[in-house]
Amino acid sequence: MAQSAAGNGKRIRNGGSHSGLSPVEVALVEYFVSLADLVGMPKSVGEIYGLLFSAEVPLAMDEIIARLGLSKGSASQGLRFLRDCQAVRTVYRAGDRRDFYEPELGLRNLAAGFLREKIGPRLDEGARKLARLEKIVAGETPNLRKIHGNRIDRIRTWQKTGQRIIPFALKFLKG
Amino acid sequence: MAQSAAGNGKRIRNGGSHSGLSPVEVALVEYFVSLADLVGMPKSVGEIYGLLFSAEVPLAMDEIIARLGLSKGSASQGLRFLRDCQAVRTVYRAGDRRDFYEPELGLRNLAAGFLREKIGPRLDEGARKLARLEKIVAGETPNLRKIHGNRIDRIRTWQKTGQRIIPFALKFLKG
DNA sequence: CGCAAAGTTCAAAAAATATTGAACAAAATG
DNA sequence: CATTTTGTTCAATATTTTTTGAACTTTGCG
Repeated sequence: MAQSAAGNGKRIRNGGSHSGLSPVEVALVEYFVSLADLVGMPKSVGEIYGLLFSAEVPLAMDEIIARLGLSKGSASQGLRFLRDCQAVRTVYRAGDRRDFYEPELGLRNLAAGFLREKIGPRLDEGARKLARLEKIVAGETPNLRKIHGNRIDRIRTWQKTGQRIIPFALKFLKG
Repeated sequence: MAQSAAGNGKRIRNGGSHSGLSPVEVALVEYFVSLADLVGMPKSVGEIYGLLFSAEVPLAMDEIIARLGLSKGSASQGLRFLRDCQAVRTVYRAGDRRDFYEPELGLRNLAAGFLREKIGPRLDEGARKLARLEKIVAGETPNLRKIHGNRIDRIRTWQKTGQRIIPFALKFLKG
């Protein structure tokens, strides 16, 4: 079985939730779990990425399930999300039907994927909401229109600044 | 009563959840609710900021409660958070014991407060976790230390980049 | 001081979110 | 093409987060 090839460090085999992980793996998984929480992703996504990050070789889904002790469903969904963000890549192994996963390590690529998948759609939704807002204001009396237009201009300025900052920040990452 | 002075636009008085708000106010509140959600804050915080943003005059907590239909508890906690972030300011009104609130409109200040209150503590926690991780790795055999040290260096690089990007981004906002 | 208005706190309830696992689908194997 | 392995989906469940509201504290006022 391929699993044994992935071993690094001595394992803990206790009744806890991270049984089968070495202390370093536990600490790395914890690190990424708190990072996942920071950016509003489920714990399981952080666990999976953390495990892949600490592994020396690509891992298959069933190995991830076994080592983290999570369900098939969570693993499948978590890996899908990470794939969508290009935070992990699949690696093919001759003579093994399973997909093996390895982590993307470049901060720029990680950030770009996250922005595209998680932030982008929200900004689009915000832009739509703003457009609707402008329509409502346009239908008001000139008096009210003046008052509300002011506030809406403010938001539009924010939106523009935000849009300018994102590609800029991405260029900054890695360089 | 001060409440009537805050009026702008015609009101909707239906059985819905935003009764007492004009269409523009409803749309603005919705906008900020989705923004709040994007940055991982409770809906009520978005509602409160949205209402203050759309109001022409500072509002007191009981007015906010009445117009948004939320509880004292939520209003109190939400306002506290917004105050902590300096996303709202209190304004004093002669002959009225209540605190009146007005929104901060500068994107830079809003972002700075949010980073300080919400992001900063998390980054500190991340730094502590990383330090713990380094300690664990330092206690390993030279062989393992080399393998794991590599991954940890990677995170440290990320952390440094992140720390550099924040003040930079803040300078970018408004200028 | 004693009272009333304003605001806070926090345990319990409600709402939102994540996880599970069994049923399902797809794909390789023999 | 039947079988087995791999992976997905989604309704039910568990967990976490948010909201509520009643009890409490604080503050200003006569």
